[in-house]
Amino acid sequence: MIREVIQAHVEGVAKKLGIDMPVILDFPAELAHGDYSTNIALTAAKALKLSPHEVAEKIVKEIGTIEGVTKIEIAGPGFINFHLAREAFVDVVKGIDERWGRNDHVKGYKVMVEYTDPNPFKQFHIGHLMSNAIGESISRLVDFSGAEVKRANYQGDVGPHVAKAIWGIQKLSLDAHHAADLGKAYAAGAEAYENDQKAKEEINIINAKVYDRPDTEINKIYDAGRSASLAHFEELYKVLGTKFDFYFFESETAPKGLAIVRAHPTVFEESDGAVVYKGEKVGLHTRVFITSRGLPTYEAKDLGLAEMKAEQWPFDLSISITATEQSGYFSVMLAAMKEVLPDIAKKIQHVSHGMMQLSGGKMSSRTGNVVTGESLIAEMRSQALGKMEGRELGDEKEKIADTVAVAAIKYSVLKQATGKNIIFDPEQSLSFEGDSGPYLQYAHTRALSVLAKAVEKAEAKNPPEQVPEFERLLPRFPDIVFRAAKENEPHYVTTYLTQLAGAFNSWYAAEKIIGTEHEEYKLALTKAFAQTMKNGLWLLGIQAPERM
RNA sequence: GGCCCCGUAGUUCAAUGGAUAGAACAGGAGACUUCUAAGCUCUUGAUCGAGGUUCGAUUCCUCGCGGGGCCA
Repeated sequence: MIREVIQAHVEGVAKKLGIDMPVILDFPAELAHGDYSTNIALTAAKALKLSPHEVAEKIVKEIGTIEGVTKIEIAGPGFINFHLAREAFVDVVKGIDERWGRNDHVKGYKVMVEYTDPNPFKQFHIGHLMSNAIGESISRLVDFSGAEVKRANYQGDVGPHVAKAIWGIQKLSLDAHHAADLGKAYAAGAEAYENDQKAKEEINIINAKVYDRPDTEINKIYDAGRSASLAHFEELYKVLGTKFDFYFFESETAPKGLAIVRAHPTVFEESDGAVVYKGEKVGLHTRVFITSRGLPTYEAKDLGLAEMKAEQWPFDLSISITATEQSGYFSVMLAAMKEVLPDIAKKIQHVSHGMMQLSGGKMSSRTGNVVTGESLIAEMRSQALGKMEGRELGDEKEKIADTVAVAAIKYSVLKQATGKNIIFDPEQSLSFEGDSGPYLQYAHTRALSVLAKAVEKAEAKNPPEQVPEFERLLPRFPDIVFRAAKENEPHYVTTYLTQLAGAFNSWYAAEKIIGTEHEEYKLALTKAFAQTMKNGLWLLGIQAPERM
C-alpha cells in the first residue's frame, strides 16, 4: 500500500537526518492539504535547533520523489503534505472487494463479547438497545481484525425483581405468558414494594419461594414468565441483527460465584455477617460479595460468570459492555478476581458506555418510566413506512421499514463516543435526514440503483483526470476500521461513513454516470463506494437494503 | 464527604497536542422536467471560567463553576 511506502521513505530520511522520533502519517482534515501528512518537522525542530520550516525543507529535499506521489509540499507551520497520483487511487478502487477494510491484527485470537444483558421479567428498554448496538459493532470490529468472535448475553433470571413481577402478575391477574404483562407487573410490584408494607412482606415470601421447586403456583408463573421474556428478547435480537452464541444466567452464576468466594477466606473478609472484599488495599472501596443472609451479590455472580465463560469457551479476551454506572463496581470486582482467578482476570476487558437519558429525566423501570425497545422500533418503523409511500417496493416494504428503523436507532447510539451519555428526545434525536442511519443506507441504495442498470460495464480503467472527493476518502477506510477496533470506538466508522456518503451524494448530484465519457470508471467507482458503504454499515450492525 | 465520567453553534454530536474548530437539525436563500428529492448548492451561528505546561491546547495538568453516575 502507498501509505507504507510513504511511511518508509519518511522514516528512512528522518533516521538519516538524526531525527529520533516516531514518524506519524496523518490524514489531513482538509483534503486540499493532501492525502497524507506528517508533523515530524514540527516535533523534531527543537532537537535539531532549526525552525520547523527548515527541517521540513531538509526532509523534502532528501525524500526526492516517491512513486505514486505527485506532490510533496510544506505547508502551514511545517507540515509535510503528500498528494497521491491519479494512478494510486485507481489501484485502491481496483482492490476493493468484500474483504475491504479487514486486517489480520489479532488473527487467531478468541474474543468473547458480552452485551445487551436484559433481565427476564423486566422490560427491554432503550438502554439495552444502546448496549446491543455498541456490543454488536465492537464484535464486528473485532471480527474484521481477524479474531474469532463469540457473542454472549448475561441475564438476571433470579433476584428481587422476579418476585416483584410475580407478585404483580398475581395481584393484577395478568398473564405471565405475555411479555408486555411482565413489564407492567414488575412496575406494580416495585412500586408496592416501596410504599406498601404488606406487599413488601408478600414479595419477600415469594422471593424465598421462587427457589423452592415444590411450590407449584409460583413456579408455574416463574417458568411461564421466564420463557415468555426470553422468547420476546429473541424476536428483538432478530430485528436488531444479533445472534448470540452463549447465554448465561444468574441462576447459574450465583452458586458458582458463591463457591468461589467461600473458597477464598483469606481474600474476602467477614463484616457484620456479610462477606466483603476490601478494595481499599488496591485503592478502591469495599464491596459486599455475600450478604448477611447468605446470598451472593452481583459481584460474586460476576466471578462465577467469568469462570463459566472460560470453561465453556477458553478465550484470549473477554469484553463486557456495560453502562458507566457500573464501572466503579466493575473495577472492585475485577480487583477481587485478580486475586482469586488471576489467569482469567488478566483477559477481562470492560467497555463502559454512557447512559440513555430521557430528555425529561432519568429512566427507571421501577417506576415504569421507560421507553421500551419494541415501542421505539415500532414508532420508527411507522415513520419509515410513511416515507416509503408511493415507492414501488412490493412486499419487501415491512422488512425494509424494520431495517431503516433499526438503522436510525443504532446510528444515533454509534455516532458518538462510547463513554458519553445520550440525551434521548424521541421527537428530535432520531432523524431520517442528514447525519443519520437512513442517510447512509439511502446513499448505498442510490449507488446500487445505478449499478443495476450497467454494472457489467464497470471497469477501473480510463479514469477522468479529476479525482472526486469521495474517491480520495476511500483509501482511508482500512485505517479508520483499525483505529475503531483498537479503541473500541465504533463512532470513528460512523463519522467516516457520513463524510463519505455526503461526498458521494454531492458527486452523484453533479455527475452523470451512465452514458458518459468515463462511464466504465465511474461505474467502478460507484461500485467501490457501494462496497465500502456496505462493509462499513455491516461494522455498525446496520443492514444495507438494496432498495428503500 | 470520597471516587469516576462529562461541559464545543439555539439543539444533537465530531475534531490520534497541529493548519481556517467540522457535520446534522432548526432558521434564511436557491437549483433541477438527468441514473431514487430520505438527496444537492449557498448562508447565519460555538470551545464553561481562571491559571499552568508547549513552538502550538477543544484535547494534557491545577483550581473553580455546572451536569450525570457510583460508593458510604
